[in-house]
Amino acid sequence: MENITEMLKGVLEGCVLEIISRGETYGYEITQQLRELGFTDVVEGTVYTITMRLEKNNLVNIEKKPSTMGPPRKFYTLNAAGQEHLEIFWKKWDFVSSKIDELKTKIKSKGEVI
Amino acid sequence: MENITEMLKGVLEGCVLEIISRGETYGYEITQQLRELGFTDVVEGTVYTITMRLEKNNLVNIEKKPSTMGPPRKFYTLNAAGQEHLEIFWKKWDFVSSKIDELKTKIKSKGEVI
DNA sequence: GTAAGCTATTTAGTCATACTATATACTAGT
DNA sequence: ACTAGTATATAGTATGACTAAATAGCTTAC
Repeated sequence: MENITEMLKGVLEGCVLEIISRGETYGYEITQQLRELGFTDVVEGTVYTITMRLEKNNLVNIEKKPSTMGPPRKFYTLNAAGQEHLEIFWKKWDFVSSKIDELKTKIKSKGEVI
Repeated sequence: MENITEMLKGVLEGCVLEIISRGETYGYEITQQLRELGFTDVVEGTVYTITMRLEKNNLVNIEKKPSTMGPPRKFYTLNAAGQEHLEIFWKKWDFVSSKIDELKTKIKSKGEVI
């Protein structure tokens, strides 16, 4: 699926939060998981800006650990604020996606034949 | 639901296209329909920028008609390109929303107990 | 030993899109 | 006159994902 960039705005951060909530992980791995999910065009730089924002907003704890596969990794875990943020994200997602699906499938009104 | 702005980026235009596809309508009425849908904070200016973009991209036909309720209305209908654009939008939406729902509900992997 | 390739973080700058806030204008009711 | 509802239009802002690249560590193959 190409050119879904704009549609990912406002949801990619939530996806990253969800991935982190499943257990300690780091930027590069998060990117790979998003790509596996189907968002194949997501690159490291994009995820980096998101994790930086999470750091800045104090939604994550950070621990730097060495890796045998390359340079040290910055591992993220959600803190309480991050957990709360994630729950709010899913509530917003449920709301927005249900409304859009409603629009998509709604019986046409005003006597329109369908 | 407050502060869903960012989540609407990339989908609001599609919603407007869908609303127009159901029959000739104009900016002010589109705004009201979006508000009725549940996107209560959408204002005329926002919809205007979208309809302007639709015009610029030649996705709509335009007809100006007088109104007894106020100034003349600019009625929009979808042309063939607009119809096609709408179909692509729904395909993208189905893809993205299914992937996000998948992430939301996916069984936790890597031996994580759920 | 060095080049290539994967791992991994970081940064600078761009673009698209929804937002705020306001101006304009027409009609109806007080 | 003035307010309120209808209706289009515009200037400027903020957000967030993008491109493109630099830097660095480790492994494998030549």
